[in-house]
Amino acid sequence: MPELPEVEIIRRTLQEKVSGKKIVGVSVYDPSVLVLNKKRFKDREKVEKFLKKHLIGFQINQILRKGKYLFFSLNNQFDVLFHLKMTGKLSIRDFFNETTDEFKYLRLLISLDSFELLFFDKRKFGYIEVLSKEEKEKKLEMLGKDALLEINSPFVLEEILKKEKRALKKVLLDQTRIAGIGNVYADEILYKAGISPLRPANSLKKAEISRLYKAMKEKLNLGISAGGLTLRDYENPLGEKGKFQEMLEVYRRKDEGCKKCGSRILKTKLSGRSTYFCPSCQR
DNA sequence: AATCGTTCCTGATAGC
DNA sequence: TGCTATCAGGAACGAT
Repeated sequence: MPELPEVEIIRRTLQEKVSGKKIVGVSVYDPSVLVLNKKRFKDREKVEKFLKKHLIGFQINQILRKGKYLFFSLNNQFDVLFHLKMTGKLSIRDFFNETTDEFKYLRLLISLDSFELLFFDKRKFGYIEVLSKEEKEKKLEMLGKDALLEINSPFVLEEILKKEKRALKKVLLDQTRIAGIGNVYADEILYKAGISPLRPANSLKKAEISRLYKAMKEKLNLGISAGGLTLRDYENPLGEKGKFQEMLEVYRRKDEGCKKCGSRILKTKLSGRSTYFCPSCQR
């Protein structure tokens, strides 16, 4: 379940390894990997033909991240958008062996002039899109401010929260308001800030917004410096797992003692998502 | 118009 | 031990 820190690590790794490289081949293992006009595909050859036409012979210029979206801009007028959703994984390899277990989940193979870029996905929620500049701009506008890059002061955060009477955690998870935070980081951030996930977003006092801002930056940056969160599947494109899971303070700690006050951590559901919090520290 | 629940998918796990 | 039911969650979409 890559969230902002994991996607950022993937971006940095790929920026270093694949920018400037030329695409020399595309193999489609699962046609539903491609989304075009909001539709997924069934015909493998059709998808392969489409991707070859738009990708082969072009160079990857740079890789941009906004929220959990990755945009690979090519030296034609197109961008290739990747969304990894729950179990998507981008991997680079000098060579690969299709007989190993993980190749059950290979969805797409992009051959570059010096190595391979592979897209695996167990649960097939992830997808790619080929976007014109206009479509790319539309996507970027649809997303809220990036939690790490664009929310760069408590005032920016305040502007977003004061318009929302919904529960704070819902707003943190709403990608059209704040882009990049997922379920795990949301709980960790709220715990660190000492604010209840259920508080109406517009009820926060200035001091609380300031704590929330600080907690958001700290947890996201900690996630990045720890190499990301590997609860199960996440690995960076070099196959390395993260260590942030060892630093979790509330997520998946139901019934354990709060690290600050000793109260029992509660687990509840908030719009269908598991939510962990300390009822005494988070008000 | 804003908000909510459902859906996609499949491996892991809980419970009998 | 082995089976079945439930859970996990990002975000698009339809329903309210």
